[in-house]
Amino acid sequence: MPELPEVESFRRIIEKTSMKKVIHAINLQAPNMLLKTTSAQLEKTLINNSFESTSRHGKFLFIQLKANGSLMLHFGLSGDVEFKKPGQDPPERFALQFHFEDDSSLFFTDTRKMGKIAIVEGMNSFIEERGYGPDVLNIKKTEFLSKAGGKKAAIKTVLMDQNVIAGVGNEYSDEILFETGIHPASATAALSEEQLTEIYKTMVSVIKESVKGNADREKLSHMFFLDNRKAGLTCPNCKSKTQSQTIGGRSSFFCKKCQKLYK
DNA sequence: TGACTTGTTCAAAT
DNA sequence: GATTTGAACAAGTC
Repeated sequence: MPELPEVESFRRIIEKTSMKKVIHAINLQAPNMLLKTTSAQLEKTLINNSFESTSRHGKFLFIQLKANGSLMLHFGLSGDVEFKKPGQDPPERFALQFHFEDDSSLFFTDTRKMGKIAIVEGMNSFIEERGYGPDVLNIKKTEFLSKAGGKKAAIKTVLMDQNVIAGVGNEYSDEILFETGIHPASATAALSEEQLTEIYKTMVSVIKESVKGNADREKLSHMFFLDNRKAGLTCPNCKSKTQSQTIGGRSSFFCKKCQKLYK
């Protein structure tokens, strides 16, 4: 799933392949993914325009355009980015194609079509308007403690709440809590400041390492719960079986023996 | 065949 | 009123 590290790797692909080229045409195959933008507006804004710079906040990617604001992309559950040189076959299915002056193309693919596309004024105003919390890679310890501490909800739910911190999703939240040794269903308010600090540190290091490894799952295979999302697996620490439970409406995996439940 | 999965939003409940 | 929980969304997998 595209969580922060995946979105960051998409940003790098775009940065490396698609900047400052005039967009000759676009091909929108999934108009229902548009957010407060019409397909006519999208076309009018993008054609003859170009990508000036990229930025990211949590799981949201922004491409500042040479003129008329920024393009916002959200990858939903199955979004991806593919760049094709002139002559290379396009992907079988895609949501949006940017066709550049040199005949290369950038594709935004999304089989489940739950991503979002919009023309926005800029990243900062978009984030502020929607009230998203600071990006995982920018949040300070004190800010995390004051925003998360004292909440009644499960710690996993709080970590995934984009209004608290932007960028952590279901998969990374399980990994962070496994490495911290805290049960995902623990009430946040029941955790001490030391425990929240530990979660904060682990969260930052797990996300940083994944970003560094370009979200490449092979390089991150030592992160036990990232790829092994199943119950009944053998915990690498205590050799007991992993458990699953629905927390905050999302399936969670954990080791009951290594991760203590605080209520 | 149909239950399940995912992130986000919005509505309902506490 | 503020906070928390849950359904809905799309479409593919098992």
